[in-house]
Amino acid sequence: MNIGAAAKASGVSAKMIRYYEETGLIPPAGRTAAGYRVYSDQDVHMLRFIRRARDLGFSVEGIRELLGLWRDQSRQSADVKRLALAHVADLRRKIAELEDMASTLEALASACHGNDRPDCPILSELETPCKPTDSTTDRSGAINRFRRG
Amino acid sequence: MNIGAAAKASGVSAKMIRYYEETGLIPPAGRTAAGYRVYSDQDVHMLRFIRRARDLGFSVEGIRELLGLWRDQSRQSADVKRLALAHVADLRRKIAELEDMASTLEALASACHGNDRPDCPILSELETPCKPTDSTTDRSGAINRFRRG
DNA sequence: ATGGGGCTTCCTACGATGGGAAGGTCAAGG
DNA sequence: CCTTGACCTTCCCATCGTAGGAAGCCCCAT
Repeated sequence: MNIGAAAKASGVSAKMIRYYEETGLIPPAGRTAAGYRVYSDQDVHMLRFIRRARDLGFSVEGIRELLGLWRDQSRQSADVKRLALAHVADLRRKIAELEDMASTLEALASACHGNDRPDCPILSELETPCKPTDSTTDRSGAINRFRRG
Repeated sequence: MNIGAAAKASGVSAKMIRYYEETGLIPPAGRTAAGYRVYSDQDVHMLRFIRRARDLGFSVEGIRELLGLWRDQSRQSADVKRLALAHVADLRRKIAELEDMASTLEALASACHGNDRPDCPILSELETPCKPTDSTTDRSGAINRFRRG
């Protein structure tokens, strides 16, 4: 199988297959006399594994570890689980971060009239020096025109 | 104020201030005779605006638009609100994506014994194709090795 | 006047991906 | 046989926001 066929079969682009090879994520493919890379069904299997892990948000480094365990017949499933749960924690951290942004911005937007006048609490908040963050406890008082929704 | 002081006062690194200037997000700073950039309190104000918008996850392009409205005294708050809500929608899309990953992976992890045995449903799932992928419309032929087992 | 810290520009890198150019190869059809 | 077009190869560049570093100039205090 040439790289194009392997790409189609695995869902990993030819570009990325070469990149993975170059960075050592996958072993160098065999070559034809003309220098074409050749792939077996096994290789495509591995590429699909990689593709699937990418879809789950694993970094290439994370996949490197997963592949190591995958190939290791004497692995312990606890190691796989640990890796997976660490990644879940990463994802949840990121989600919380984005959710903070979204809810803050949403609250600001809901306080904005959204009409033809220029005054806008969103811009007002953006130009205030300190972060109002979660101001259920009214500590500083000075810059506190912000309310959570 | 030199760039270092402006950086400290605004929370934007000197590196990034130069970058923002280079890419036209902010106007070129004035210079001393020796070529040092000089910043006013107004400039720091603007930099803090940028910093705050970055904290809310706006891209530099998004900030460019926000800055345009900020500077435009005849802006309409509706435009600001539209921009903000579009960004909220982006954030929520990303959140949903990450949440999908996290919950999928979490379900797999909960099915994993996490012991010293090698068998692991996480790896098993990763090595199976994401979905039956439309095996009804068999276009490419030949390579149809999906769903083993 | 010397030393240390700040400033300048320019180059590099990251992570994962895509785009494209220049040139070699293969298979099919005239 | 030769052309054509699809495929392959390598190499370079771009993204986006941020950071690190080198070489060299500037400013202030000692």
